[in-house]
Amino acid sequence: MTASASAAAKPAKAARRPYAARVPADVRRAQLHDAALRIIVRDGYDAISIDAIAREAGVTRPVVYGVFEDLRDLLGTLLDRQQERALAQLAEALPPEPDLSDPDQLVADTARRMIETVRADPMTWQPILLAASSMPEQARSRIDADRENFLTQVTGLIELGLALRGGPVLDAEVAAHAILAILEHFGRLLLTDPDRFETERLVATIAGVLTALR
Amino acid sequence: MTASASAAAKPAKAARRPYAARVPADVRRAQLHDAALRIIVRDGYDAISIDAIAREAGVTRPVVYGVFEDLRDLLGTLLDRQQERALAQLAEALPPEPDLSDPDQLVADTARRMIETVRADPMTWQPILLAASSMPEQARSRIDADRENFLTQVTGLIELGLALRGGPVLDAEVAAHAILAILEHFGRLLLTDPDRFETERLVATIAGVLTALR
DNA sequence: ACCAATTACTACACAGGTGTAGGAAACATG
DNA sequence: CATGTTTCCTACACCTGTGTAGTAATTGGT
Repeated sequence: MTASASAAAKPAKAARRPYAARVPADVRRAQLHDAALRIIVRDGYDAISIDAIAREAGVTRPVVYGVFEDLRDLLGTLLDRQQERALAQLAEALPPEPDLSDPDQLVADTARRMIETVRADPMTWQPILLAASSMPEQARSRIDADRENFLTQVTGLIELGLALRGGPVLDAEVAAHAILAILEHFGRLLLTDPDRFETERLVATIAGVLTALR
Repeated sequence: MTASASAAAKPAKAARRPYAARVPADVRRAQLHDAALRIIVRDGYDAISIDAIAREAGVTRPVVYGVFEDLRDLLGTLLDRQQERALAQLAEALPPEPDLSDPDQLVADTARRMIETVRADPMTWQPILLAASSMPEQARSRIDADRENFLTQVTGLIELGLALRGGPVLDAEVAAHAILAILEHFGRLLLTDPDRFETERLVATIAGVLTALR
């Protein structure tokens, strides 16, 4: 009451918000994608809203609507970007020309590269590995499709391995599910508690299981 | 406009809602718990709200507030109930006095009982196995604690198995994580697609992996 | 230094959820 | 059948998020 100056009625006038830096549309898109990803990683899928993203990026909602249709559009395009990144990283971790002469070494090396991949870019992998039912349907179906695809590849590799050793003493499809479950679980461990297990402990276990299955 | 009767202004008068059956408080609590569980199973954790639960149970919100503090209270007590059920079922599936003379058989039998357990009561297991980050913090931490506990038991069993076979050629803790990951993943498979894999295929794979690790 | 185009902000109407006060119906009991 | 108690409903005020119109600031080109 004792405070400031001239104006009679209005309480403080609600000082106009400082303008955020003016930025061309495509840069803004990337910024908003980044903001959304930070929210997902920090607070989970539930916390996403146009409002929250705008706040995180330091702008107002109309700015978001100027660049995206709606939340669905924003998340869809974010998924495109993250899917691309993830698949690229995965492709790099998988061996281009598997050296079948030493399967043990091959498995260990591949596992090691995958673990390092996740460690190196948690922002990309957390929304994929620590997601589940919460995430919007669009995300879930995309990730499921990629997972299914990867699963098929693994099944093929296992069948190949079994063939090299003789008759199929094991159910390749189920085994592939098991392997994938272990990989994903280890990925989650890396994300929630990176220091708990050293890479080599995880690698050794994966190698052990696969050796046993051969 | 051409329609009904006497009253001049009011459009249809919004006929009073028929009374839901009058029910004592403790029965209502159980009904609302059931309604909440149905919503979680059918639509996921995101879909829960006092409003949705009241609708699902065929009553109005004040009825819910008459019996629970708020959503946190409702979910917390629901968790108590479901946790109790799940742990009881799990205890029943685990062997009371493990017959160590035939470990292969023991593992297979235990795995089979666990699979049947999940098949028999999906309403209980789905919220536990298909949950992840979406669910409210209270739920996550409780389930995590139980999982951790179970993990410790499995680690102990593996160490026991390793000891019986001689030196520890394997990392028991990491192996326990791997086993648990497989179990949970198989549980999810059972819930999302019960007919895809027969029980014995899953049992055989689990037995195979564990045999290999022995 | 000005002007026009671009970009950001304020303010609004609307939708859906929370939590509560107060009235209305059903039920038990005499 | 009258009455008190329990249980349920309606109606409201409030909060948070959506999407849009209209206005104001910034900036690049001349």
